[in-house]
Amino acid sequence: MRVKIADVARLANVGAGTVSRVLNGSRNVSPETREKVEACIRELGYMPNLVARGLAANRTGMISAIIPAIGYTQHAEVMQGLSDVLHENGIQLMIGHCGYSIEREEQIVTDFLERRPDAFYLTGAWHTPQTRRLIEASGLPVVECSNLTDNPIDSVVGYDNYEAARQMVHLLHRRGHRRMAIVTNAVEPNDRMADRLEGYLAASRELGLDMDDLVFRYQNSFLGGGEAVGHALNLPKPIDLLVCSTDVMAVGAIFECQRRGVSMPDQLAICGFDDLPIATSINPALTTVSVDRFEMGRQAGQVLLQRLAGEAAPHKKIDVGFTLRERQSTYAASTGGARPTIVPVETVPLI
Amino acid sequence: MRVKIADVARLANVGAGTVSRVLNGSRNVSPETREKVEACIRELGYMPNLVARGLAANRTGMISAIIPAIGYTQHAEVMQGLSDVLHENGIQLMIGHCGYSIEREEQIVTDFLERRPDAFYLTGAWHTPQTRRLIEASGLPVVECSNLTDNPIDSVVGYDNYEAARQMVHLLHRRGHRRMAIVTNAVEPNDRMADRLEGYLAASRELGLDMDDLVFRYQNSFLGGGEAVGHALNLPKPIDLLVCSTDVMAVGAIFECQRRGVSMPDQLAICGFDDLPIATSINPALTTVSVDRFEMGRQAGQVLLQRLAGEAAPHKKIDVGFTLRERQSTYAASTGGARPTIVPVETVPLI
DNA sequence: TCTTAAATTGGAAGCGCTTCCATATTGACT
DNA sequence: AGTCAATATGGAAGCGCTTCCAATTTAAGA
Repeated sequence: MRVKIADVARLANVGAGTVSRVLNGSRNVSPETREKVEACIRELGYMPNLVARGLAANRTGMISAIIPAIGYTQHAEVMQGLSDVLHENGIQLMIGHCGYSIEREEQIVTDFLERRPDAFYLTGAWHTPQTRRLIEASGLPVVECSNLTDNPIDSVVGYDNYEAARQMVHLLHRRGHRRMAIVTNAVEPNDRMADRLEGYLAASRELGLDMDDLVFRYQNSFLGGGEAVGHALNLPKPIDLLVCSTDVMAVGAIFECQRRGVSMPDQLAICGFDDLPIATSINPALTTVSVDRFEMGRQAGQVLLQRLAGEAAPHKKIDVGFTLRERQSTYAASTGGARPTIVPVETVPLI
Repeated sequence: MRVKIADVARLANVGAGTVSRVLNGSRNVSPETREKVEACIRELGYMPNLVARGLAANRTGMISAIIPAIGYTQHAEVMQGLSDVLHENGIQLMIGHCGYSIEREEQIVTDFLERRPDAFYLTGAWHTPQTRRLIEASGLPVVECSNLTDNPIDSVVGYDNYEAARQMVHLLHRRGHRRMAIVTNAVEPNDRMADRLEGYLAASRELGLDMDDLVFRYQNSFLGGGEAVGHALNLPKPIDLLVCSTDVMAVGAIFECQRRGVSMPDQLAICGFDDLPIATSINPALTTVSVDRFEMGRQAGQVLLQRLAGEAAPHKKIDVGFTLRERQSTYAASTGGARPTIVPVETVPLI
């Protein structure tokens, strides 16, 4: 807190600039000088002041990230991957949570800009016009973690939610499921959920299933999933598959079926989206869409690091792909429904 | 990014100091001047540079927080509460994750100190000597979120894990459970888990239950909880209650019992610790210890804000208390075990 | 009306660093 | 030896802000 570059410089009998060069690993320092300076740094227990560095160098070594909520597994995992990559490069994360509100996101962007981050990480590709304006005006590198939108601010990392939902419906249709409904979120709309719904509806149309009126909207929570089951069981014409837009709702649905003595997948099959850790533990294990979210975070980090290093590949788009995980909560191929085993299915590969 | 205080000052025809005083709400500015300056700020779209302010004022408006992992619900909830309180006061959080390693924690503290935070939030009260030395030398306010240790660095916010475990055992003993075992974590030891075990063993001794050899160690995960059930069912002398040190393990245990057709709570009762959202949804609903973690975060934030405001009540200790939640995974009073209903139980009140 | 204290204000001096420029030194070729 | 480029180095000039001090203005008493 007290010893500064000037003190080190004085002790080492060199100029402040030289100490700075040693600290920043500049090539233009003789080995002897470097060693001498490093010894003095150790002797004095010098600790750089990154605030001062940030001001002088116009580079803070901080990256702003905005996610819906800190406690949501999906986003937390991405943050962990992102943070790991950045940490290795001496960069810290500044995390804000906007609770799925793009107005709140705008506020956070405004606040964060005052702290002069070197880059931005945003969740989703839906923002207020002002958010987009602010960020574009700042000229900072940005990565949006989302669908692979065609109109990104800068770069996007993500996977195709639409296609994942679409493929899931096709797969389960091949497995014998015929009449299905989807549960999507009633509040906090966002682009990823919207795309999942679109993909589902597209598949439904392709298969001629006529399920347009079977879109349930409940809160994205265990409770919401449970309520959807209640609704589903009261339908005049029963369904045999409930497609949940998130694993959280799917888990809630499974619990509700257990409570009501509904057998899965025979009486009602259930699938989810996200492949949370619980999806493999629950009974029956949950058929769902799996994405490597740590990897998403790491990729996002890599993109930002490249951007910061000046490699300006405009509009980079990174597809981390997804995998359909077929488990016991839906019929699997060739088992007639009893204790189905996992069957390998097609995957959208990395581009 | 470009307009600075000097520009505002020039336009408003005042000194830079005056603009600064307006920005920081100093009392010594005439209303007319203030208004004029504010108009110019708006006109130019001036946005303060908090990096420069941090350097000049020796106050960054950032607080460092270190938690085991971003994605663990317990800690994420605390962060959310903390972040909310700080945000209202224009303070940002700098979050690092140490993965339960105090060596890694030390590294993060070292890194964070270079960014000159105004305060620290630490998880737990177990740190390396060097961590403690560094933080004490920095003279910054600290709050540890943990047990209510008697030897805090500065302030502590938390609840009594020992007492919670102890009371849980006493309660379940009154409900008729006699032979029990505890599952605790095999890796990543930490003070809170240790205290829970201690409390459990203390109660066991008080009740003369002789359960010292029934301490299982498994990974703190769904899988670990499941394995513990496997172990428990193979005991020569069967147990009737499995006390899990975390809800995650308890949920894993419940799933495993479902898979094995073990009826709960009749054949095996299960209780947990943390009261995660899933505890109320799962079948049977999980008896557990509940703590308001958002509130813990908010309290931690309040303490830090007070400290920053200069109110130096040394060694503040804040007990947020806990509540035993009795649910269907254990016998409840007066029901003989069948579909027990929730019974109000004693709570350790806020101090 | 004259003092004196309080309220305002301008402006300079940093905060601790990076970076540019000028200078000094070295070494490789002629 | 002499030349020129490459390599090292010191040091000053900021980066954009806060804050202190001195100066000025205003208000309040006497």
